[in-house]
Amino acid sequence: MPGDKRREQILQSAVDLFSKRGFSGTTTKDIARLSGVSEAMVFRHFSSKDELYGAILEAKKCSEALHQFPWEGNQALLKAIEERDDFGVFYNIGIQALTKQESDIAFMRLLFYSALEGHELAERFFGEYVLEIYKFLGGYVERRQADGAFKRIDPRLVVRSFLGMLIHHSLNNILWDKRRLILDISNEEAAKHFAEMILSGVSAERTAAK
Amino acid sequence: MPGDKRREQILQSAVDLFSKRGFSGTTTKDIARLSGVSEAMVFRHFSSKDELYGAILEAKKCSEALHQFPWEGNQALLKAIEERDDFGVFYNIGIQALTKQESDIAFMRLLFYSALEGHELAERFFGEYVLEIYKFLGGYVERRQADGAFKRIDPRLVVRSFLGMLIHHSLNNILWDKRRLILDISNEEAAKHFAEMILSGVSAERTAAK
DNA sequence: GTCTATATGACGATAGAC
DNA sequence: GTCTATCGTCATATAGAC
Repeated sequence: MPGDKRREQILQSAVDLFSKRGFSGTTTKDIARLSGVSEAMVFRHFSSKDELYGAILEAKKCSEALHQFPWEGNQALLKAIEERDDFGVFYNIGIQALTKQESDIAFMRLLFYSALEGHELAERFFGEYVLEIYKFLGGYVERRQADGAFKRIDPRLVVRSFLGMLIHHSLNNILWDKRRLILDISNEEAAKHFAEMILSGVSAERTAAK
Repeated sequence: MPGDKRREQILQSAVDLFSKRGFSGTTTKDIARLSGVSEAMVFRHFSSKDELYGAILEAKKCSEALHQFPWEGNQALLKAIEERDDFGVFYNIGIQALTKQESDIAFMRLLFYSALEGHELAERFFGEYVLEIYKFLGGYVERRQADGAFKRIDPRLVVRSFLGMLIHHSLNNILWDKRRLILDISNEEAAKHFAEMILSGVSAERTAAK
């Protein structure tokens, strides 16, 4: 097998295992076995276990996850923002977030491990992704407050509430309630509910959002 | 030092280290050093590292965290429930949760590690604690729906939204935004905001909760 | 109860043959 | 590019002296 392809394969095995068992819970032997090669091959492609972790950060998958913001290439969302369709804005961000999180559980777990273990991924995710979300969505809330459409609540608190619902819901599905014992609903239903909940909390009008 | 006290001391060191670095990221040597004893002492009190983890589950601290529900001994909350003071109910649960989570960061981290690593603590926490919260708070929501005071939304979705805000806020403070770069507010402010947000989302009246 | 010393194996990493 | 064999170190766990 050519070097590039093998390298990719080992990297993928490492992502799988690090996301399942964490960095210190994964051995280079495990990674080699899952890749179907000997341990020596792992160290031929990556000079150390740490470098292997570093390579994951640079890998296509992580870079994408870190830089593909909800609003990029999301026509429905951009349209909603332009038209000041508040429900559309929150609903589309919600759907996008829940779908993404559901489709890449390995990345989510990697992210949580890295936050606990104090690895670089968590820091980068926070600085490059989360902060941007606060800026973007918080900015939208500010604009709607200037329009007189939203109540004058700290926009950051609005964003925190909304992200809280989304992330906690995913976290539940990924970590605790994998078999959906408590609640088994579609991402669409969840996003709809969360968006409505936020809107009735921030809307200046007396009638709650429908 | 007497056996009981030493045992307690080693257990505490283990909690500290497991919560900081996870199970596989912590060595028995680390635990011994932090306890100020030799490694042999650790194995005198606990026959294996696994048993040490098991003992943590049985320890006073974890049992308390697993069985001290927000409504036990919380007069303000019980009074609010009796009086159907909706804001009081959500606000007091919020304060209680945020305060507890802030005061026992080690337990929170242990809980997250255990969820990722698939240890028993996470399962027990979910089955013995989280489910009870859903029953209790969901039950209150149902009662208020019967009163005609709350909209007919799935109570579990209401609870999920509220817990989402609370847990995500704590998680942010513990894991990502330790220096409170995005948002630095008191637990009281946060609980007040989250309670108001939920209430305006579920209230049947046309005027949002103040 | 506490230690030093040590057994046994796992883990990260390398050497060298093919 | 791939392997087997191996090295040094660290980790869990034990033996036995004090």
